[in-house]
Amino acid sequence: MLNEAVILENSPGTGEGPERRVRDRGATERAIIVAAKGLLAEEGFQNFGINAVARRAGCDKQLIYRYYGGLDGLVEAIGADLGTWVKDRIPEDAGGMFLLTYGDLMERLSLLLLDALRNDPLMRRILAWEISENTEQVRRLSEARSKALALWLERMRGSLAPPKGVDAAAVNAVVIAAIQHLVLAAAAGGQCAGLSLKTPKDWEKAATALKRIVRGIYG
Amino acid sequence: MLNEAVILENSPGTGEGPERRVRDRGATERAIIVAAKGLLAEEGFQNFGINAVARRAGCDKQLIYRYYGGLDGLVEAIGADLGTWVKDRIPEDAGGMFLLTYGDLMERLSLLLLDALRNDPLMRRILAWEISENTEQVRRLSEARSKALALWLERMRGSLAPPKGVDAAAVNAVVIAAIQHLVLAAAAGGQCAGLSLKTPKDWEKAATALKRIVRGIYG
DNA sequence: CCAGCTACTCACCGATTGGTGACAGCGGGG
DNA sequence: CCCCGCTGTCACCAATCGGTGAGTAGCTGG
Repeated sequence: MLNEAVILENSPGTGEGPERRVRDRGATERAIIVAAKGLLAEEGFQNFGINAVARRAGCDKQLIYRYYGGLDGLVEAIGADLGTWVKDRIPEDAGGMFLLTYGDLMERLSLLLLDALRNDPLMRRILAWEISENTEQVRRLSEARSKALALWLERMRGSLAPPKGVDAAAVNAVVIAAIQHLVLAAAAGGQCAGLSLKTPKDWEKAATALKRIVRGIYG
Repeated sequence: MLNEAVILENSPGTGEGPERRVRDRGATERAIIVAAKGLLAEEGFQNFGINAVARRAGCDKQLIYRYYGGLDGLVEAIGADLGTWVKDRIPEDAGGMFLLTYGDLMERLSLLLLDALRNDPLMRRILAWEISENTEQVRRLSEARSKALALWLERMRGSLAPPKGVDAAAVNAVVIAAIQHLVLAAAAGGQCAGLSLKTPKDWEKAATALKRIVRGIYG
């Protein structure tokens, strides 16, 4: 899947001559995006640059300048791609659940978000990037990510209203902050504040604590 | 304070000749550490390197190799310095507080940690570094930081025991995760999950939400 | 068949990086 | 006294970075 876009000319049999890329701009553009996302997800933003992306995409960096106007444009294109995140992450049975109370909803949402982030290295890297830098590049990505997240939350929330007397926006932000940091810390070092986060059993404990917290607020 | 360690020879009057650094290894070593910490706190880990530190310290990078054995050793020295963090952060009145319950304690601790991190750019950068990379360098720093944090928590906790029936370690890890992420997100982009975190009023809301969460668990 | 457009590659630029070896100047102990 | 060691400086290295201009290879319409 990674190299699917790196299509080589069918060299006749032995394939002696230097293999060539087909002349297909669309495929090359896709290859670049795939390479950039993969690079960001696997290596992080530390070594994310024009040269590295071009190397991974198997093309010349000049094409990145031509097709995307440089790294900034490429990042923006990745951000646009992030819009599809929502569709992939909404469970099928979302509409058929028994979400009687706002507490039910937030508990379920919290656990879903936890798992979604745990299984999405690209999102994690973007999240870590957001926290570490404040350049224009990352700001664009950040916006796209938070918009995707907000849309996801809204879709999941449906018509359930938060209880009165609680600043749900603030509380939910704190809960989301906790989830994001847990996932990031786990991915980086396998623990957070002394709590090991490696085995499924560890995550079970974290999830239970998270549930308790949500239930402590919303009942 | 920044350049206090950059001491120049008292050039006679007009000071024509090229000013020279005094030959004081201790002072130079201190200047390097100060420069490294300042650089990390102000610029982040992105541009943290031998050349940058040497430039800021106003000395040759060769000295960093000589005195600390390179960046790794320097980072380790910074980690060792982090041990002093605890002493600076324990409020005078810690012993005289009325901490009747574990809930009182955790509420107070949470808010103290929130403020402490908000006012400590170096700690924030290290935290962000931990989350973004997993090199040997950052692992050493991370260990020192988490050790300092654990010691701080222990000192503050005193002899109060957590209530039965709650996995306090997990819950507290989640709460700490939330605090750390809130502070990091605020420092980077001024918001977290749609919640603005710029004005004192914003932080008031966040703190209130945090208190509610802690109280929801520990009563 | 050739002109022209497009997709693509290559070679080069200056700047910066981490890292090393050689050298200069001061100061104290023989 | 001179010499040696310590402190600090400088010059240089290969590698990599982002970025650009020029040139090549293949398809297509006249």
